[in-house]
Amino acid sequence: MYVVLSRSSRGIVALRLADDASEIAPAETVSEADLPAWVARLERERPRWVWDDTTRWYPQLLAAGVRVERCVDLRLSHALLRGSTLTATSTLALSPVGHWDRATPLADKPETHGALFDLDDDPAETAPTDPLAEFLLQRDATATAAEPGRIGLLLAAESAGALIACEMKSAGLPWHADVHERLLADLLGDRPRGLERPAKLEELLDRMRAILGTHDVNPDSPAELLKALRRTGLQVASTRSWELKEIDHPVIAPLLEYKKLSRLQTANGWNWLDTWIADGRFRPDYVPGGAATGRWGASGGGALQLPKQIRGAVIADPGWKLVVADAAQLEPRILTALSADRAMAEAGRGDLYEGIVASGAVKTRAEAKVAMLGAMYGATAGDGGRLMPALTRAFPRAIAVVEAAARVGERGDIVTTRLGRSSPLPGEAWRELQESASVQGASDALQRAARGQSRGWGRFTRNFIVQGTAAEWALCWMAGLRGRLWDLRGGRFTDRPHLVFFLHDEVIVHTPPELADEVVAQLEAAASDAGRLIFGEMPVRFPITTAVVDNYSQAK
DNA sequence: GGGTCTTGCGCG
DNA sequence: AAAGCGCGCAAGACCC
Repeated sequence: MYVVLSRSSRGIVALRLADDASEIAPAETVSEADLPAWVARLERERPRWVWDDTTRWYPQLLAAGVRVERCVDLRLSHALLRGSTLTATSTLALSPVGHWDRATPLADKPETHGALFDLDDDPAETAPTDPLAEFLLQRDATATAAEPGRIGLLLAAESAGALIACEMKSAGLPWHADVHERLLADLLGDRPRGLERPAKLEELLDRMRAILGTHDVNPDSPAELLKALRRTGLQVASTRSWELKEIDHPVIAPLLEYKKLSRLQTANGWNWLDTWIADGRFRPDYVPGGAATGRWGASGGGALQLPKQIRGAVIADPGWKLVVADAAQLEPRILTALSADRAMAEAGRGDLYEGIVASGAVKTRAEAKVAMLGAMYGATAGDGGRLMPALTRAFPRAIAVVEAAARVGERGDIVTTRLGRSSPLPGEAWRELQESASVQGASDALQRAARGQSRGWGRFTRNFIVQGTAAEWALCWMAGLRGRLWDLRGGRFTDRPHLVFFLHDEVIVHTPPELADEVVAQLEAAASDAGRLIFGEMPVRFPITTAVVDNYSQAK
């Protein structure tokens, strides 16, 4: 059963549909206040809730203690179906851009009344905002796809991700502000009063000034710092840390330390604590599908960039544990499965990089890693580029897949992940440059620029198929895990083991300690499920590493 | 004074 | 090991 929800001036309209989308009963109207109880009652029949945007419905349900098993997020699904090459000839994909094509969550838009059949403010918009009409269009697009199972799985996984994103924000990542403050004090010194620097930074700055023999240099200004370094006779093109590391000069050590600590202070210092931690929880907005490749984005507090330095402040509640799990060498394994490269699958029976060494392609594990990253990112120079021929000889099928994806991008075409997420087309400026460089008599400089731009888009599409399919694996892993965790015991959502963090190929589960071993088993089971769901019976393993810990910094 | 671009760096 | 992919954020630079 499906239940399509929409808001109207009279309240919430709920329409029950059978699995073939035929209407079961006339629409019902429910008040906002009654919605959570009404949803909880109907949830026993395990419907799939159909709504315009999960962020507009689910947070208030969670706040009322109501968790749902599954949904269709029409906005996210629409974006996938609109762009996918698997549904390119569908009515949905051929219809004009409209209400369902906005990139940002619909919640960002002020509430309109009579939303069921309302047209958007933009008079050019003719597509209906009616969720039932949109849902039927989406079903049609899926059913008429060449392989409905692929795109269907992707839509289900994306919608499950939308539920998980809301649940993780609702539960929050357990965060000890006092521990965080102690970490800051150890590294930076006491919290400064006004705008002055913390003691440790001031000390480092004094040392740098003494060495440089100047007082008027602002180390936080790259331009000023660059000038000061050049006055001292250092040949540098920028003030990037990796470039400074190559230089032998007494000012470099304190400067690099200053940069590191200054970064901590500005990105995750006291201001960050004041802004983002409340009630012992960090609650960023997770943005499913935030990156073109299908990876999630996040906003508020830089949730996907938590530096290792402060992960010790992520601490399980008293009487609880954190289970930290990550997929080992996920992207190369995804490439193995995408290409059905048996030699690489063989190398991946254990540690993939050791396996590549054992195959004889490269000499060391470090080389294997650089070579694989180079293959997936499109390295042209350095060790990554240098190792490519050997890697290509050992694993021709795998390398052929990424090379083919690069060629597609270089000519401005679209690539598609395993489940059907398609890459965007390059923009107008890209095409204009390609065209202007292809006319008779175009200058060498213009042709070089066009070639560089073309290769750049090729690197994007090369990586897109791997990163995007890895994101699909991660979504399937998490969606399966979510159901498995729910089944581990009864009670409210946050009384059971539950997800509290997700970072591309890594998750954190907050769990009562007596269930930690069971959580580990479910993490592993969900990982093998994900591989089978996406790739079928293929001899590619997706091992995960797990750690049961009290705080995040104890993992890895 | 405010808005946008650039630089640099954190994460995967 | 090298500077190849995807992001978000803060501060300074730059422009009006």
